[in-house]
Amino acid sequence: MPELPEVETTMRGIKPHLLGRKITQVLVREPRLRWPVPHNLGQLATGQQIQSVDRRAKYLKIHLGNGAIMVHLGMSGSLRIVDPKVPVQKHDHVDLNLSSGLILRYRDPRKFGSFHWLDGNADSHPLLSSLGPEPLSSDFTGQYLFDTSRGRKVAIKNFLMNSHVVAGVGNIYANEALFMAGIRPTRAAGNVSLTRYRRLADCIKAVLQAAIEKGGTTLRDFVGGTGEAGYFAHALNVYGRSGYPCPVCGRRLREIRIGQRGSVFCSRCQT
DNA sequence: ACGAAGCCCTGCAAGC
DNA sequence: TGCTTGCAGGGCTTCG
Repeated sequence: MPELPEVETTMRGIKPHLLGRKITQVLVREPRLRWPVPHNLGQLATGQQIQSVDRRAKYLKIHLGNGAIMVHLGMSGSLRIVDPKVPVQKHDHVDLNLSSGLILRYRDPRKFGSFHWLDGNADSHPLLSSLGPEPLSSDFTGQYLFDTSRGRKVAIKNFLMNSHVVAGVGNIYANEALFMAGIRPTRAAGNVSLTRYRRLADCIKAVLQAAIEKGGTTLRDFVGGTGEAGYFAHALNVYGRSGYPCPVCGRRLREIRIGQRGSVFCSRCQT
């Protein structure tokens, strides 16, 4: 499940293969993703040179001369640079052929991902315009979380996973950051002190940054190979570890459902 | 404005 | 062994 670190790592991995190349052909085998792939994507993108590649939340943006292609990986999507000799497999929904002769290939078994076309003013797109700050940016602070959360009764874990509050913090890293900060995921967002929010903001940044650094090694092979993304499972303290001992105090980690998402925490360390 | 539930989809695991 | 069922999950959309 690509979380922000995987998207960032994907972006860094494919970027050198994209910059300065032209898109020579767009092949959409399956347009029925989370939203339909724009029918005129090929018409818009073919012949255009790639100017830059960046990320906003978990959206990857490929900027062309006349607009940008925006991709979301959903929870099972991947983008890989492949040689044309690599056979197309099931769930390979979109190919962007590049002037280098290589292909940027999108695969997504569960089709939760999406392709969008952004015209000139990219950030005015409705999916981008209402996003909260990037968690790794200086705009994202404990003070910001404190101010934004006043009067909110929602569980802090859901609060963190709300993209209007902060962009791109998914289930895994919400669990991990709350554990690291010692905050129980069910606690009302409006009932967390500024001191604890400062610590939480630091923990979110730390856990994302660490995963990006690990992702740099786990996901290094973007050309050929299997391209399988590691889930950084070895680095996780609580996610997927329900029933196992807390790495800090040894008590059995508990799992509950918050907002239909699995939430794992230590009932001793997290208050 | 806020919060909770619904929905899209497939692979995998568990149950019969 | 082979089927059926349930579940997971990002995050936008809809409903209350």
